[in-house]
Amino acid sequence: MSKNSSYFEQVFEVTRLIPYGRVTNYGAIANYLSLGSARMVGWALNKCNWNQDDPVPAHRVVNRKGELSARGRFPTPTMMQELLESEGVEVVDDKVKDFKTLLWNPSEELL
DNA sequence: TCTTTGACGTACA
DNA sequence: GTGTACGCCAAAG
Repeated sequence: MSKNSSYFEQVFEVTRLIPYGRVTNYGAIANYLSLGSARMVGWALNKCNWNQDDPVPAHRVVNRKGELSARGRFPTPTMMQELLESEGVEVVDDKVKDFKTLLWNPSEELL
């Protein structure tokens, strides 16, 4: 968070804090940043692809069901799943396996 | 300025 | 479990 105040800047920072091999959902980030809506998180992350200078592990952010709803926003639809599997996250049918276990809640685990 | 849209979430029938 | 409705707030047209 540092000194940036923009919605997407804050979302970027929290997203970068997601531990390796873990995932989170939009609601958790929205709640942690008090953005008021998970849509703002998605809207902000939509620009993460443009910002290549500051890599954001947006592939670790999924919806509440653990589905890879963002795969369509990546350069290639399979890229998101490949990245997750590359980190040891099992993906089945475009959904994160054991999502509940891998879920990373910033408000609780970040402290 | 108003309307539509969006990587979502919750509530309810 | 499924479908519909609404909230949420900012950007783009």
